[in-house]
Amino acid sequence: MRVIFMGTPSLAVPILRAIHESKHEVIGVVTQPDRPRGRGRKVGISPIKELAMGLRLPIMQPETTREEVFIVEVSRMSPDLIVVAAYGRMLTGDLLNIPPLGCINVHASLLPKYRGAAPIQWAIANGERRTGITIIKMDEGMDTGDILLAQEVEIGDDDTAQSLHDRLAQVGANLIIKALDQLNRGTLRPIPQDHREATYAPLLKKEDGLIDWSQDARDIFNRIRGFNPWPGAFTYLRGFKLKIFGAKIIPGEVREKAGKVVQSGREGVKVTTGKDYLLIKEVQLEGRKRMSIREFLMGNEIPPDTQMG
RNA sequence: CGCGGGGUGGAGCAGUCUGGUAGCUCGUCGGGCUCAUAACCCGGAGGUCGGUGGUUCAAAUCCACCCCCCGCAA
Repeated sequence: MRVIFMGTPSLAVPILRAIHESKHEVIGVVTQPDRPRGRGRKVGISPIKELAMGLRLPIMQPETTREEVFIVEVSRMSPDLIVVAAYGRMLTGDLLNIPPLGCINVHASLLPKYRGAAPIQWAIANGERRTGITIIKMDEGMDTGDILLAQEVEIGDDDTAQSLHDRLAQVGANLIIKALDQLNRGTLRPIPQDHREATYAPLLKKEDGLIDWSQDARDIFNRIRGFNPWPGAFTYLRGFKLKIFGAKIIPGEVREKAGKVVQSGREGVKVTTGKDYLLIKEVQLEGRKRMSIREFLMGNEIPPDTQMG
């Protein structure tokens, strides 16, 4: 099949690579325009663009998918199918109607749960024990199309958004190949989503990472994992922003005010929460590098009674 | 030209304002103590102080430019 691939971040990379290495032909890659981002104002290139350049695939970067020239260009390429993976924008009807086999989307959750931009992070932050990859036939809604294939993935206690992301990307790569083959043979049966069951995973904002120490240690722990590595769950230490990347739940009855350091040592910094204690294991103070709490304590003090937040 | 913090033995930091023998915690190596230890005691090695140029009798420290890391903003 002649496939146009649309995607932007690293999650999409293994998926594009898999299609490229399959018997199907990637005739074009669409990704978000290069935009100034990060410190300085350097122009960033999306991971997908980087891969596409390496594979010498034709690249398109329309400002919006509504653009006349873009629609015309895609039509002229006459793709059988468009595969979308974390492209970053919704597709309009004009584009959806071009390929005879339609457009399919690889989404990193078990739809209809966690529709939206940050399904991996919110699944962990909300304490889910399982999530997955769903491949849907796209329509004009946000992740609302009929389900073609889905595969479940377990979430472990030591998973972070990063580790889960990597695993899901791999599962997505395998599943898209399966979907392409079955689509080719016409054996896929679309199943409508149960829209009443839908939940949403909005784009992460930095302030979503602010730790509320009055929550249970378990909830804080989940948020830390879900926001690792980006944008990072954080609190404040003596007025400075302190991101927390690693922690552990220490069961125990709490009597003191939430967010208070009760113990500080080699193993970590033990802090009170709404329920149980949280042992902080890995941190990053603003202006400093990310490091283990052990290293941090060699040059900084966090004595007992210190109030976080 | 976006704003701000930082780069000092292997790690994390102090010292920079007020130039003049480079310090602390840890690690590491050797020895000792101990049933034993991530504990304790004794001793040692290890640093062109991010780079380049300048000021000075003398620069980690003052000045200029550059590189890299981090927070904010986008």
